[in-house]
Amino acid sequence: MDATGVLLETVAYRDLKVVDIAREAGTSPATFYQYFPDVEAAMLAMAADLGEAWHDDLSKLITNRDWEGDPDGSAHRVADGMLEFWTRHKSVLRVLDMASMEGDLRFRGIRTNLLAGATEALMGLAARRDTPGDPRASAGVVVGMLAHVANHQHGLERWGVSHDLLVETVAGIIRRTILGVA
Amino acid sequence: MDATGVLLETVAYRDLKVVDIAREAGTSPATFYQYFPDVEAAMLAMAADLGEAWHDDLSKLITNRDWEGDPDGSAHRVADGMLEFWTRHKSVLRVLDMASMEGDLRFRGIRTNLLAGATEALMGLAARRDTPGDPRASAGVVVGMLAHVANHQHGLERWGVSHDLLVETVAGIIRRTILGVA
DNA sequence: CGCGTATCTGATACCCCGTCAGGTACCGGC
DNA sequence: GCCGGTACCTGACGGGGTATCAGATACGCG
Repeated sequence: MDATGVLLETVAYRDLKVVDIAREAGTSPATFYQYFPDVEAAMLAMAADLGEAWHDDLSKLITNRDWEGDPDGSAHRVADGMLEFWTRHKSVLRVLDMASMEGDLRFRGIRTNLLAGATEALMGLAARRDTPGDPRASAGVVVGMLAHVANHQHGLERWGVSHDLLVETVAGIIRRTILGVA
Repeated sequence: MDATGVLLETVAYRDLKVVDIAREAGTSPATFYQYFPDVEAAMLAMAADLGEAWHDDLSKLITNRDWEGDPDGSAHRVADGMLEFWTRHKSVLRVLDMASMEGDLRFRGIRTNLLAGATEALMGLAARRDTPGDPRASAGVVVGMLAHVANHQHGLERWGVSHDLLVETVAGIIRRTILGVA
C-alpha cells in the first residue's frame, strides 16, 4: 500500500500497474496478488484506511470552533483545514472521488463515511442557527465544494486565484450558506 | 469516438480498452490506431469537441437572463442548466475532470476553456454588481461547485437530497455569492 | 532436529498494446 | 475495361502486463 501511494503521486491511476507497484515495493507481482485481487482492491483498502483515520478529525475541525464568537475566523479555519487535508492526501482522494463519480458503490460508501463527519457537523450548525434552506442539502453542497476546490486548487491558481484568496472565498460561502451571515 | 462514448457510459475509464472500442465500432484494433495514438488521445478529441460545442452555450446560459428583474429565477435557471448539461455529457466530463486533477495540461486547457464562458460571464456579473469578494475567485469557485455537484448528483440523491432541493440550494449559493443578494 | 505454518517467487497461459506489411475498395484518367 | 493512385482496413506478431500455481524459502515451536 505504501508503494502504491508513492507511485500514485506521479503516475495516473489509469497507468498504475501491478508490476510497478511490486517493483517499487521491492518484491514480485505474485506477492501483490497474495494481498489484493487487483489494484482497485489496494486502492479500496487505502481509501478505507484514510476514512477510518480522518472521519473524526474532520468533524472535530468543525465542532471545535467558536462559531458564535468568531464566525468569520471559524469559517476560515474550516476552509483552510479541509484544503490542507485534501492536499495532503490528494492522490488517494482523487481516486476515491473518481470511482464515486463512476458509480462504484464501495468507494462511494467510503467517501460518504469520510465526509459524513464534516457534513453532519455542518448540518447541525445550520440547523441550530435556523439558516434558511435545507441543512442537509446545504452541508452536502458545501462539503462537495470544498472537495472540488481542493482537487482543482492548482488549476485555479494557474488561472490567477491565489491560495489565500481561495480560502477567503470559500470561507465566505461557508459563512453565508451555513451560518446565514452576510 | 462514438463507440468510445458508448462504452464510457458503462465501463470505468481505467478499464476502457482499445480492443473493446474497436469491437464496439465493428472494426479491428489496428484501425483505431490509424486515428488515435491511444485511448487518451481519443478522449482528448472528444473533450475538445465538447468544449468547442458548448463554450458559447454555457456563457449564453448566464448572459441571456434578466438578472435585475428576476435574480432568483435566473439563478435557478443557471443551476438547472449546468446540472442538465453535466448530466448529459457526464461520462466525458468525468474523464476531463479527472485528468485535470491529475495535472494533465492538455485536458486542463480544454476544461478551462470549456468553463471559461460560464466563468467569465459570472465574473462580469459579480463585478458589475459590486459584489463583495474577488469576482474571479467567486466565479471560479461557483463554477467548480456546479461541476462537482453535477458529478456527485447521484450520490447526493442517495444521501437524501433530491434533485429539486439541490438546484434550490445551488441557486441560493449563486445568488448570494455572485449577486450579493440574501 | 523435524514439523507445521506463513510467506514469497519463478514459470506460465492468457490477454492487450502498438506496429507493420500487405490486403481491399473506390475513383479518375485513358 | 484497364490501370495506377489514394485512402482505408486488417492479420500477424513482438513486447509487455495480468493472474495463477506449484514449489521454494523462512520462521516459530515442541
